[in-house]
Amino acid sequence: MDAQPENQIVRAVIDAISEQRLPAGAKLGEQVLSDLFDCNRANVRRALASLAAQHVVELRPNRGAFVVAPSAQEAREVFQARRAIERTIARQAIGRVTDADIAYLRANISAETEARTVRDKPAELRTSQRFHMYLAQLSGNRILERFLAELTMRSTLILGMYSAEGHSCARCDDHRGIVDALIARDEELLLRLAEEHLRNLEAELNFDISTTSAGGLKDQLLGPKPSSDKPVTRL
Amino acid sequence: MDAQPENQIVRAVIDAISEQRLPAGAKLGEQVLSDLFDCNRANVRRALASLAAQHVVELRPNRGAFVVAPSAQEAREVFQARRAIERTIARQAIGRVTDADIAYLRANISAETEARTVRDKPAELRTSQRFHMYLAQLSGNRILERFLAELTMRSTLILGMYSAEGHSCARCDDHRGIVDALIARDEELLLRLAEEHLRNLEAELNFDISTTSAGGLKDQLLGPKPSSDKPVTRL
DNA sequence: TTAACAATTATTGTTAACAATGATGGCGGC
DNA sequence: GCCGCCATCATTGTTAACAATAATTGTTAA
Repeated sequence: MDAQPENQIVRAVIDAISEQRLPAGAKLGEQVLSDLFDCNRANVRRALASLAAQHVVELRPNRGAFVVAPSAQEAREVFQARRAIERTIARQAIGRVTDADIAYLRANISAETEARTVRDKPAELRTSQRFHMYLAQLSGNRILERFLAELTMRSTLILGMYSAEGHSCARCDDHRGIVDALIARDEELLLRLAEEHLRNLEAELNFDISTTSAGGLKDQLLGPKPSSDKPVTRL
Repeated sequence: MDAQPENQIVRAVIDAISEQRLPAGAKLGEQVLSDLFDCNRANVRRALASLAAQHVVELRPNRGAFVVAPSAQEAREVFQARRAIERTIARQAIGRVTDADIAYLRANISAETEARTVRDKPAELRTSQRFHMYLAQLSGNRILERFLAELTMRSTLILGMYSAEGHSCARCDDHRGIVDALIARDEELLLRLAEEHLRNLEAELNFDISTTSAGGLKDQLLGPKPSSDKPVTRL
């Protein structure tokens, strides 16, 4: 599709953060990236500039690029922004959702529960995010979709920093209720559940802890294994 | 403050679009920019990568960077996104606005009307945008503030493409009502007025016309003259 | 043993030259 | 006179070498 190394890097970094392989504060060295993706440093620098523009990484002069480490305040702002955006997305979705969409969402919820029982954290994060992003796609507003993509990625980063281990960040039950409200076309209920769901997520945060470790960049970026996963093609 | 040429370029382009000096479709040549801002092409390319990441310009391979030209559909999405975001901003603003803020907003509205009577289009656009961005600042949510900055800029671009000449895109009367509702701390009224205001703006669009001219990049980017203007320091 | 200093190493930042691609304009043929 | 083709030009893309800065390591002395 888009085989340009620049976009490859951008996507890989975002995906890695979305699956908590790349933690907050991790350094993205130019040499390492150009080796990993087999391209020259110019492309790496452009990719890092893109990521910096989206506030995914922070560019410290003469130091390099580091994954951002959102503060507690920023975390609250992220969830507030999500409530604002997902509210509109949910409203739009009511008028556009089809039976096929419902089927997809249900299947995705099954995948969520499955991933949680198997203790596959990356799959859990991925499917949970996919639930939200599928609704965003459904809304038909690509701008809100893009904003939400940034926010969900940052949410995962925040959860990685401030969530106590063992907490189920997936919240499949909430998702189930949301789908039910969607089927019923019950706007009032849907908006209430969507907001509650986000508040539940936020409530799981614990700002006393804050981990900013870093490790083997290669495994973090490329991932241990793709772990068979269906694409997000809206059928 | 941030004298790095990269950010200088980014800011200049965004400002130029916000004042309709740079129209949709305008080409941003690397040589021209590196001459204008007295830096090497590497910095220019990084700036363009940043702008592309924010969907301000489109990067066509082997062709260069062009200011995006939003379609009618995208225009609708922009205003829907604004309604979603400015709604939350307005609600937050109610609990945080001070008398000094009210004074600033009123002064800004005066500047708007002044600019409109004098037919100073750039000043009109600038002050109108500043009204919305000041409220965004007031909300205390820097993420929503950043999103809205992108959206207001794009709105100006859209107005430049699809608005019939002579229409007052400022809508100072709407702004006045919004400030009054803010003072009264009347949330319901405020949200209604804010939404109406955005719908009024959107209603002024005419998708039959679409201008994508281009001209002297230097004057467009650096501007004919700063045209004395107070900074947005929240006092 | 520790702390400060110095030399080394690694990494980022800058620059210039070269290659490749698309645009432009003139030329000849139809 | 108009259309297509080819050469020229301008612009973007790539690469490598070099400079500057920060991090690291080793050394030495208190």
